[in-house]
Amino acid sequence: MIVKEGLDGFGVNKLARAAGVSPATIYIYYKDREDLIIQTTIRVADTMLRESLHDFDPEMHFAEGLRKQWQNRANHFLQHPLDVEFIEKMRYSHLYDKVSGQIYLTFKDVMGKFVHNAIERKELIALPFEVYWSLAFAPLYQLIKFHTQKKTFGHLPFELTEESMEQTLQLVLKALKPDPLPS
Amino acid sequence: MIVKEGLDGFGVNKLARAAGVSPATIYIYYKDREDLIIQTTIRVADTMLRESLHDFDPEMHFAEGLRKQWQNRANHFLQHPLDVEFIEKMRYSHLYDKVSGQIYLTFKDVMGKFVHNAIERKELIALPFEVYWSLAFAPLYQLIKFHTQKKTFGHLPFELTEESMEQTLQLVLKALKPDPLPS
DNA sequence: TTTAAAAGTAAGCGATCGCTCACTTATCTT
DNA sequence: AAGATAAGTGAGCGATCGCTTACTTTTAAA
Repeated sequence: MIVKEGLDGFGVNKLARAAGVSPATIYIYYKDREDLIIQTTIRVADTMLRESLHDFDPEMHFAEGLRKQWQNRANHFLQHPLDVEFIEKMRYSHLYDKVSGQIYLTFKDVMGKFVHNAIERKELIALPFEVYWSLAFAPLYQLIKFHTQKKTFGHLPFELTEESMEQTLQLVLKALKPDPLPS
Repeated sequence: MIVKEGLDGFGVNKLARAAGVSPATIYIYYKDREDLIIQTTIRVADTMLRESLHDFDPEMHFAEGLRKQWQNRANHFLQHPLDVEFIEKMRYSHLYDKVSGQIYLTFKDVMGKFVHNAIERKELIALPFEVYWSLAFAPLYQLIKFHTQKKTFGHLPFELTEESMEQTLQLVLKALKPDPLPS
């Protein structure tokens, strides 16, 4: 409902009707409307982050590890597009402050270790974490957004193919790889 | 109001009260609530896109032109942070379909020309427009988002400095620049 | 089989929603 | 100055909002 009609189109009464239960039932499980939204967001985001680390190990080589994460994220998107759209919406809602603190806990550790290892092994240039993140993942999420919007920048709607993803990843890796020292 | 309380916290009565006018007055200028939001979004987005092209020319060298656009966008953000937050919110709202078509018209031409020129001059590798866009701008917008959220990935909140922006831009340019042919 | 806790419900509260109508005030034309 | 048009208003409509209360049904332990 939130993906289709937005947060302002989402109401507790409406949800109860759609679910075929009484509004009062909802308040057995959630304190109020906001609690429902926040708890749902946390649940979905947790699943997504856990899946993004599937078969991932912070000891992996950088290129290999980053590709794995891109694949995990892309796969999750293809299998649960609604979840991804939901989280993206929530990320830009005024409620996001109240969830962001709760969802990155274990995730931050693993990612931090991965980046730290990669820098130590000279597979990744030393960067502030935010700069790294902006380069390493923002392009992928933008591609996904183009795909869901099917906005036509060219004459054809964009599709997130294996090919365009790999192409973009290669360029990201090029940006993040240390320059070989002139010998 | 929308930035602070979200689309679902925004009401016509509330707005009228805050503005010190009668609700009926608002309906002189806008057909309904949705029309108000959409028209406002278009107006703000138009201003932003126009400013992003300030002192820009599609004939510029690629690195120079992209830096100019990053600077314009960053400056606009520093001077009108609320506008930027507003647009970001709207970009992820269910109403965005109804505005996206209307705001990229002239912008698309100029940007298309710029990219086309850069590719012809071998200052930029040949890419689908969406891939280019994802690499060229998504990292900047992610940095801006980190800045506004002041989410602490490290021990200190992130700030969008001239330095971190230039660093990120350099890496983006490295990704997008053709490899020199081995001679 | 009794009983008490848990789960669920219908009905509806007060508040607010988007929006309109009958009307008044300001502005402009001639 | 008179009349026409535009701009703005206060009051409030019906609908829906988030949420609660008094009550019934289901579940499960004793």
